[in-house]
Amino acid sequence: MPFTRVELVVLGVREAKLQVLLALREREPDVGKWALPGGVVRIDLDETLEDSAQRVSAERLHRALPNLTQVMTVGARERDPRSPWALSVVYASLVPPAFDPEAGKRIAALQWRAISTEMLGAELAFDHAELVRTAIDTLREQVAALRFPLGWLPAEFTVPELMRLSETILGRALDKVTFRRRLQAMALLQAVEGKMRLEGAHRPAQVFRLAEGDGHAGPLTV
Amino acid sequence: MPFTRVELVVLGVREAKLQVLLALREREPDVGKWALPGGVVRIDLDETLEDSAQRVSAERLHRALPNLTQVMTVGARERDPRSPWALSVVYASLVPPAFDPEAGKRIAALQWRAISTEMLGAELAFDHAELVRTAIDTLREQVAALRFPLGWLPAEFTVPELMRLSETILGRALDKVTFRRRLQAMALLQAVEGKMRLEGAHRPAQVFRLAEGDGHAGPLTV
DNA sequence: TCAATAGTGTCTTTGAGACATTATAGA
DNA sequence: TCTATAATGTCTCAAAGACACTATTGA
Repeated sequence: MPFTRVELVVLGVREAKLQVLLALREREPDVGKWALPGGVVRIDLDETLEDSAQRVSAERLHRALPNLTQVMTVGARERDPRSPWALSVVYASLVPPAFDPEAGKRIAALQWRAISTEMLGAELAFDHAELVRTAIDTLREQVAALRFPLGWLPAEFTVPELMRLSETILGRALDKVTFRRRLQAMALLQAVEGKMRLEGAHRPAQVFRLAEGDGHAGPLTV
Repeated sequence: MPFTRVELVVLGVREAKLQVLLALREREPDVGKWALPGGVVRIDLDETLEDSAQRVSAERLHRALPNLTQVMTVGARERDPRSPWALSVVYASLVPPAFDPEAGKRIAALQWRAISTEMLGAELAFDHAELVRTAIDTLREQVAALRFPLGWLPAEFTVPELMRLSETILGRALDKVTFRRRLQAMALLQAVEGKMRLEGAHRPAQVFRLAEGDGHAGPLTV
């Protein structure tokens, strides 16, 4: 049976940029290189694969991850020097701004790093650059379709806040009329009556929360 | 390390219905039940996960699968009675009408079965109904976006043929003007000059092949 | 000429983008 | 009053759907 791991692509928006959480490797192989936090699937400890991802997150980051999304699974000979044949299930999570993990087991340091072509070019250990790329594609598809990763959203937020976050993730400007129209059409939001948010010398914004029944369309039935 | 398998969701259009290829189990557990063909990942034989899927297909079906698409990975305790903890990577493939596999190793019989809510309800072994459902959702997304699984398409075909297949897969009628307009916009097809296909007492259809450069848009760059 | 399907023309509807306008706060 | 951002009105444009019409075959 292959050496089986989960790898975590923890994404967040910091300083108005989409960033990924990287771990400085403390052990061979690739000591001193930056890699995704990850760990081995423990069939004695984990009930499900997603539990593996959460346990690994607890060990490495001392945090639970909201809204885990399975991105892909890679498996091949000589992917990872620790084993002749390694399989990794990749999970992504978009975490809120306040998410500040502590470096845990086997990790010399943690660092948020802005996504860029150069950063993904050649710096990361193993095949992790490719995993990050795919995770971002998956996240962008979700955000473009207004299927926001729940659990990432704070309980209460304003439309401009949601739009700025979307713009950062998608890497392009959005039109506010269109954005509001689409939100309206999906009946995704519910205004918190009478509650406004002030953020400067200008008109305050209406505060919303997710609508009951979550508004997310289910998959097609057969 | 978990007991690691690949499961194959082989889909085809037969008798104008979307069907899935099921295998009658010859061994415990679930003898006599229908299940997806699948097999164990062999790190001594397989270079990559996709190679595992092709080897399993060769062993079980005596056929190679075109256009393998990874659908999802499931892993949990007590998913599969053969092992305390089982992980399965699910691959889907849409095969051409002429694809007629032979029952191979560990398989008493193979059968094409039309997709239906009842069929997916309770008949299949293990958690395979859920895997089929997800594979179909993935396939439908591809076809709805006109990202046809290549390799499934015969070298030459007509627009009405392509549209009928799409309708069968999506389970709904399509508008032919819209369908042609979208194909045109994607520059997906190339007419085979002067070649027509006759299929009855009516106007013959223009024969097409896939355009050079395949027309499929690449993923976003970071 | 008729039936059947391939292929096109075109009107309507819908959703997205662009851009102007109004609303509401603090300075 | 001025500036900044929230929120809305509305024009335009593009894609999709609806439906009629023409084209081409065999019977």
